[in-house]
Amino acid sequence: MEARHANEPARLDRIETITSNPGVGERQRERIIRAATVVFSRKGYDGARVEAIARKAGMPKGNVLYYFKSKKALYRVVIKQVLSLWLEALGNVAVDGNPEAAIRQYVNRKLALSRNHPEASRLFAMEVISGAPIINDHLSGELRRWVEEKGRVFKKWQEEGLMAKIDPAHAFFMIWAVTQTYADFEAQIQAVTGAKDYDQEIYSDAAGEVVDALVRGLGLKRDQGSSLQST
Amino acid sequence: MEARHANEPARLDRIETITSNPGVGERQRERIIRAATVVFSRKGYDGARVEAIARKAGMPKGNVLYYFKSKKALYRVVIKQVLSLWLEALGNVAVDGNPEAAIRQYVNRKLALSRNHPEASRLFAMEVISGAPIINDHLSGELRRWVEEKGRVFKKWQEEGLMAKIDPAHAFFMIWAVTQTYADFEAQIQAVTGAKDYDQEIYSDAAGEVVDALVRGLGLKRDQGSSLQST
DNA sequence: GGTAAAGTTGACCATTCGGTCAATTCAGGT
DNA sequence: ACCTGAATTGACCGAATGGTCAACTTTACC
Repeated sequence: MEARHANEPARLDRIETITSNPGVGERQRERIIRAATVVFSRKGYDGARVEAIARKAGMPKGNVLYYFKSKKALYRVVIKQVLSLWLEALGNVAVDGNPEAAIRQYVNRKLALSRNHPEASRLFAMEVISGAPIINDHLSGELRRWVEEKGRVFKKWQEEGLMAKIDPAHAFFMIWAVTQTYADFEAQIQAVTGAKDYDQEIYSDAAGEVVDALVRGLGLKRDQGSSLQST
Repeated sequence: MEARHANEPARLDRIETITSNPGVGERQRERIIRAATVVFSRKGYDGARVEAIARKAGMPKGNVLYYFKSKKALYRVVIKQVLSLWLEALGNVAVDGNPEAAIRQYVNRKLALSRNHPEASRLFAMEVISGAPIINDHLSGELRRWVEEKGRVFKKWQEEGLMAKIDPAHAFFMIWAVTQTYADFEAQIQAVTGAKDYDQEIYSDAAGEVVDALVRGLGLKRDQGSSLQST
């Protein structure tokens, strides 16, 4: 009657101290978050029903609201998790290597993210299309600074003639748009191509030709001065 | 008491015969559709409230349901209108001219569509992200055939060395992704760039550099044999 | 200006929603 | 075996939702 609605799972400290076993509560929490990600990504916040999330998680509605004190609290947790996925991928653009390899790596990583976490991508898209009511601060804060920082690298590349003269921010918008379209617009791409195994057919094509097209479009060239970089 | 809930406005035939005045009913219908497009595009079908649509249209809820017999019926009308916008822009890709000019024109037209009808773009995106429950048939029918047809032209260009060897369908996915991102992800782009006048600043940048980057990425070249084409 | 249909409105209804709660079961520690 | 708190569950509540309706006002035509 005490740990109810806590943000941390009950008795997590003790459990984590003694054993790495996830514990009943923590496992349930994760099931709920996974189910909620799917439902929120398809219906948006207002359209999602707590009942639907509970059903997908295989438990009664009351149980969902035992672990999360409200629908909104659950949404915040879910979207925070999605955001950290985004940032993870953003993390290292290897700015020290040659531009072409660096961006190629970044695009491939972003594409892999869409492939492995399509619901996360769709949820993010839903949020932004809805006007980003929850994550606006994050976008105009952390993300903006990140783009400015990486943008300076782009500028340098451009001055050295290693990259086409294009506003760095827009270069990112292009990359994000193209890579995320394979997750967000899956239904459309599936319908148009008639692919039998979406994951297999579509992403292998995209990883090849589309990444090339992006690199070409951004006019990226190899820096003859350097060799390879880590990660 | 007879014309209620008809799909056509009451007495439209007579009105249109005698005068070109839109008529009270028809004008109201359009106001509702415009308001509904905005609300649906932000909240999705399930998340949208009839009450919210009515408020935005400046009339009581009862009046909305006087013109459209249900929320679903209204949604179908709205999305049908959005679809015809899409198809209009798709309409003429000038296949007879030189590839570079043809695609440049198409991309610019698509970009203008995002600029002039961002809510329509977002509504379309919402539908697709939600799994395209309503427009799936259309995507796997009409749109698929359109892509196949234009794809043959791309193939020919590629054989003539006028376009990079890239699956034509994916070329379209790239173009759509990049052009629509400026409408769909407006909140993100606004936050990251901090643009004061989104429409002005963003689209003029995008129209220049990004269209160039797309054309370059698709490896499009001028066909030295032909000159200009219509529309 | 009379009339009949089109259009408007707020009250109303049944259902569904997010959220609460008391009762019960389960798991671990002693 | 017993106890304690975590976890589970379905019943329940008030608010909100999509949709209906009857009364009323406006409009167009004779």
